[in-house]
Amino acid sequence: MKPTYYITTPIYYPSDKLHIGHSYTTVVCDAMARYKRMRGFDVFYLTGTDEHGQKIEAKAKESGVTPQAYVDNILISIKELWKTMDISYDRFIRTTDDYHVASVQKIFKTLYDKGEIYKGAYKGHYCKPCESFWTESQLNAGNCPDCGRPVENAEEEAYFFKLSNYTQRILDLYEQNPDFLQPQSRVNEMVNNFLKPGLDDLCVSRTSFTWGVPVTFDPGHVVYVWVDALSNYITALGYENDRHNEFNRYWPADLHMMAKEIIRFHAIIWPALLMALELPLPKQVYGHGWLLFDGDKMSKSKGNVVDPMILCQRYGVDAVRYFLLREVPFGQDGSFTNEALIQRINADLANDLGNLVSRTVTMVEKYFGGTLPSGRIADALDNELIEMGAGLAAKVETSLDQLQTPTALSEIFKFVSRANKYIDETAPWVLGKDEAQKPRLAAVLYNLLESIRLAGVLLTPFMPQTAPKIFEQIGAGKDVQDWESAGKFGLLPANATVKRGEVLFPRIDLEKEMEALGEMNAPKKEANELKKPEEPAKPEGVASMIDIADFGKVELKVAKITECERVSKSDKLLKLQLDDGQGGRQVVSGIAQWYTPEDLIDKKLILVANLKPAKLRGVESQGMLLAADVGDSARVIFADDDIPCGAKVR
RNA sequence: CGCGGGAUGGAGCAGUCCGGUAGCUCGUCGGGCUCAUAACCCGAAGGUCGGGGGUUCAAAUCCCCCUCCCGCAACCA
Repeated sequence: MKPTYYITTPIYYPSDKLHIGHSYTTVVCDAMARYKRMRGFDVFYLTGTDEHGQKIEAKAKESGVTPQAYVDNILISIKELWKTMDISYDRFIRTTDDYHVASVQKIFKTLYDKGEIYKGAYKGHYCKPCESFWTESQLNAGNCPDCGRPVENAEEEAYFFKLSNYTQRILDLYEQNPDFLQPQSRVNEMVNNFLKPGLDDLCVSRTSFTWGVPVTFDPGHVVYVWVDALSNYITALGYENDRHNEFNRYWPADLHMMAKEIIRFHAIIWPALLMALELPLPKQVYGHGWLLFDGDKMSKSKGNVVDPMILCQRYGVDAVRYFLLREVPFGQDGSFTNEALIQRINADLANDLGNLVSRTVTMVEKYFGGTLPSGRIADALDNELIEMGAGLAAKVETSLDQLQTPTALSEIFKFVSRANKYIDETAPWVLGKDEAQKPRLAAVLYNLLESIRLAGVLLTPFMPQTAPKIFEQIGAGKDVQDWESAGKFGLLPANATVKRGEVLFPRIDLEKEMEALGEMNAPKKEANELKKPEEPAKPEGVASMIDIADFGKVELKVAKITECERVSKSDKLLKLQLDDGQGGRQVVSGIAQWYTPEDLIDKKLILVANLKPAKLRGVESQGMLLAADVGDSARVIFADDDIPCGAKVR
């Protein structure tokens, strides 16, 4: 019987379309799944969506649809993305799937019956109009952070999981099983931040919203989303349900892969839940780094979200997959920029790999009409290439067994480079001029075709669409495409016939492409200055040039500070009441470190009057005041006292 | 002292655990080649390894102090 390999991505939260970070996790898992399948494992690759929770409920309400309709809609784009990116998952679970819901209900009940979950009281502050519970630290001056009205102390019935009982067992788990949580640095984080202080019991039910899995034995309660979500890893296999039947075959999971921000749930809560259920624990939880965009975490609010669908359409799926698997040092943060992506595509895929295939196939056609003769003469020049090729598979395996896709790819491309160099060393175009050298030429070209075949086989898990194209061009049949066949140099049949095909990876003109991208994104970017405008000579120290129309969008007015107070529990914010000549408004500004209310009262300043209102620390801010950065501090720009309030500044 | 990550030629990184010629990719410059996607191959320039102190025959690497950057911690609009 084949050994099994069960690998999972997190289930994603479909509150919005997915970004390149989600693609990253999913592509890494996909490459591993494909690799393991090629190695002969019985692989089960699971992904899905985590569809419950307050945020989805709220989002749906905003859009005026039911939560189910809302997630159904997002689901379409997610499945489309995975289809485009050639993600070979074996199952896609949605936490709204009926079998999952039923399983979670059983799990919750089981834990309750075992005494692992108990009914207690959740103490907090309640705001009646908002129907919301708040913790001490969330309050704003003792008031509701949402509406500002007073809150009352309240207790609410809730269910708790006895997580506190598991502190020592989790510590032991890390100790006895150093591979359980990787990379190692995450272990320290968990131990220092959560385990050493001791775990608290975890509140695992909610009554403040309804979009979740109902607790069967207590109407009004829904199961905490993380308990719901984490369970997917076993319900998808058929745990506590009849829909599926693979639990015994695949559990425990070999690898739960995820980005670093959610390892706490996977490395502490999840094993504790499994311990409580008396189930085996997953073999490994891996928290990979983030794809940073210009050094920042991707997030909707920063406007730096990269749409993987667009990248795939522009550059091809395999190019994007290659970039993700190659460029990001696994386990650490990596950065995404369009330049880096394009340069990677050009340097590795177009110049090295694509061009190698192209020049080799061309020569076989040109000198031998597409099929090499069997008479070949070897030379000492060939040894290095052949040796390297023969040892390549083992190196790739070593890297991949440690999940190091960048290292694996780098090994393969070192070999591709070596093959390019081999062409220079052997100078086939010289051999081609001399009829007597034909057998030698045939040997050279055979070695090249064989090298390409090896690279193609080993690249299959990473670039599932490109590999077949390569095989077709070099005439490699099915029997020399499997992983096994990459372990030996010289398996390509002597009479293989090449067939020149389309260019595998067209070279991209970096400059033109960046321009095109700039235009494409221009409308979106004006608000969040995603792209720094290039060239046009700009004065030193000025961020970028705008035209007068851009400036005209900003409405500046003189306003007088009538009241001013600190925002409670904030050491940086001041709340200002301003007379803007139109009835006044409230602005919150982060200048409390440098100004006291007394400094400011009755002074006049310049207000950005048409800034979108926002809440800072729960306090509404209807604009922004101008201040200058002076070293580390900020100095407000005051206006002369004789300028009337509401005067326009331009 | 909140937690964590980081600082190495123009850019991005490896090397740091287990001290001993500072390496890779891209870019730049020069050369070669013409089979190929203006691709390929060779060579060169370019680094006081964030700063200071210490240990040592010897420090990017070990010890101490400091500076700066970036996440996170529901506080700079």
